[in-house]
Amino acid sequence: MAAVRLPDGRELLVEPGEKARDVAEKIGQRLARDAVVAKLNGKLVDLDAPLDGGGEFEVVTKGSAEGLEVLRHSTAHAMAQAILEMYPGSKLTIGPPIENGFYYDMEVAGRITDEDLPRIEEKMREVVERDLPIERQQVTKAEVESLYEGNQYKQEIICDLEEGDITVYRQGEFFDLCRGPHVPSTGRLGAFKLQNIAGAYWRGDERNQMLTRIYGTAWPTEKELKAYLRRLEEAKARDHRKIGRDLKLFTFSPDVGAGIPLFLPRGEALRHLMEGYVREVQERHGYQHVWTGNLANEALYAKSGHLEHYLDDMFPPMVDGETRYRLKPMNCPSHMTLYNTEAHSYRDLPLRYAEFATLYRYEKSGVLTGLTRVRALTQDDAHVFCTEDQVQEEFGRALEIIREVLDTYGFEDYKVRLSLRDPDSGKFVADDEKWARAERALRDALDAAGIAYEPVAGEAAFYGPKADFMARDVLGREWQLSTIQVDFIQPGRLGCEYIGEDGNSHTPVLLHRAVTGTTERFMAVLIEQYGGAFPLWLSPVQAVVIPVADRHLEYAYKVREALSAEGFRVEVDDALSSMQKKIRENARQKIPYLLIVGDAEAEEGTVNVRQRGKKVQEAVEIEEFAGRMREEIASCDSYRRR
RNA sequence: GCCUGAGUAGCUCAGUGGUAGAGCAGCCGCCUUGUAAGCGGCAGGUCGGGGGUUCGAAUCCCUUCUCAGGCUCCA
Repeated sequence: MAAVRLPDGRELLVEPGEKARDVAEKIGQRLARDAVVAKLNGKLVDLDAPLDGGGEFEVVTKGSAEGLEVLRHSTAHAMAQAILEMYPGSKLTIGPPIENGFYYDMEVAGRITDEDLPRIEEKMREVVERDLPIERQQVTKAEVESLYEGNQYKQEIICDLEEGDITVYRQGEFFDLCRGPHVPSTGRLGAFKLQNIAGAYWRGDERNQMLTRIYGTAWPTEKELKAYLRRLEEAKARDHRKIGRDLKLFTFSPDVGAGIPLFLPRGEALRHLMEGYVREVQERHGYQHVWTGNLANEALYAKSGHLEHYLDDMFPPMVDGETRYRLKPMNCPSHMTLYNTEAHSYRDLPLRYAEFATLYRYEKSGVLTGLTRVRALTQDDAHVFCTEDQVQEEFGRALEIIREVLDTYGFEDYKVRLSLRDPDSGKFVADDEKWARAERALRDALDAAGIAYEPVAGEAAFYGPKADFMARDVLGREWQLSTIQVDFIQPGRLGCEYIGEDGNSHTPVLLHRAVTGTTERFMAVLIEQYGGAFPLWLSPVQAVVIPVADRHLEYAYKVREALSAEGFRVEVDDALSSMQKKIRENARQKIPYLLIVGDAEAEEGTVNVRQRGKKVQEAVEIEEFAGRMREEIASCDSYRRR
């Protein structure tokens, strides 16, 4: 007789024909009730699965990560069943669990709009009430092909499957080609809510048929569902588009153009502070700043390869007689042109050119979002010309800069993606040997720095692989911020050379890197991270002086002058409203310090300090307050800490 | 670009074929205030733009612009 070993080391004998469910019941009634699936020898199986072979056994409940995934997957099936019943003739494609929920892509017979979602949910609840047993069935390729006659999507999936390993899950009339596992019956689903409808191309390829995708979320209990929905609501309050408007940082206007952010004074101040900080760090690390304008001759991009590989992302040309100009989509060709204005010796290398340049990229209209995806973007870009031997050191230097800056901003939640080429795509310059060298250089440098990364094919730049630092926005979307790229291709194309120790001419390797990525996107992520409450050194307005009554205005201006003279950004709220209202308004603007001044303060030469988020009042002499601010700034700016 | 929605005053939003509304912001007065909205008045709109249906359109239809969410987390 076989035996299973439980996580606590206990062993249980398994009678022939006994199922996972039976063992769960032997372990405990309550566990059996909470079980959704089981794990046998590390593999998830249905509760109906026989345990004849025995092995490592574990019961998986809804509460666990794996159990939740199963729950969500099964909820997707219930939704598919509901939709098939309501829209007969619809064709199923795929419906996986995802973070926090699930989706299902299908070709719907008819049209589903947002208003239909509650009705579909209703039907799903019906499916749950029927408590249909969910059964796994092993089928042959021929059988499943005939089940899906007329469904070209499933046929395509079936094509790639191995005979002998094909299963179909059934619940009542409904069936779906599926690897499983699933909860034992539709009555075992938890709380769910359908969220939104979206179009999705079959297999994500825009040349394919557009399918209807419905997103939903699912949780073990109603309480957890509610909590999740509340978290979503709270995230919306931190959305940089909302805060950007409320704090008067930036705006957009169709009169100017989609994807072109317009910065108001406070937003510009923020940009300036962000860029100034990176500039300081870069200069300390031996980078030199250059400026190469906004337009360039198209011929330059023909040489660099952009015209061939990056055309779709460039704005159409401006034609001036024989010359065609392009808005600059990248700085590299311009920086290489700068490099070429002089002859270089190996002694000059590495040469590091940095530029805060606004670039223009023709993003497809549908992908523009707030400041995270724009058409006018300011990169904190730099290009390091070096010898192949210097790549690792320069990579390490770039990494150090990036880590220092992310650390200053208190960023911890990011991951590193190694963006590689997809050899089957025509997007990338073809030169296997150079790609291999570039990739090796990147991997070596990442390993040397002890950085964990995840390789992703197809995300590279057309001229080389990249290490990208990815962060998430409040809605959970991932965005690329910092990047370091190794380029063995462009310098040769643009004729960059240096004379080596051997007296011969060589082609330098080009390192492309950006610290915050783009000012716009990084600002978006910063706004969301801080919820608009920027640290003092980064606040566009650091303090607002609020007079108790009009007769204190004169003193309020004196306070401002005194603090401005010390380099602080201070304003006086001299509107015609009450002091209470000014406190409210400026608190909503997330101003770090409100300085209330009335008779007592004017007499004693003090300010009454109200710190953001706190209600304590404290009279402090102006000079002492300035000193406190200086101290606070020094403590939250890692650069000054050094 | 494509799918599904949305677009009404500076902002947040009501208004489902019959005289365009509210709150906040703005402007003008009054109040001169001690830690998150003082009081009163006034003004503000080509209902995103264009076209159509209708006696009559913010409302229905077409078109266009902009915005939001999504477009392999793979049975």
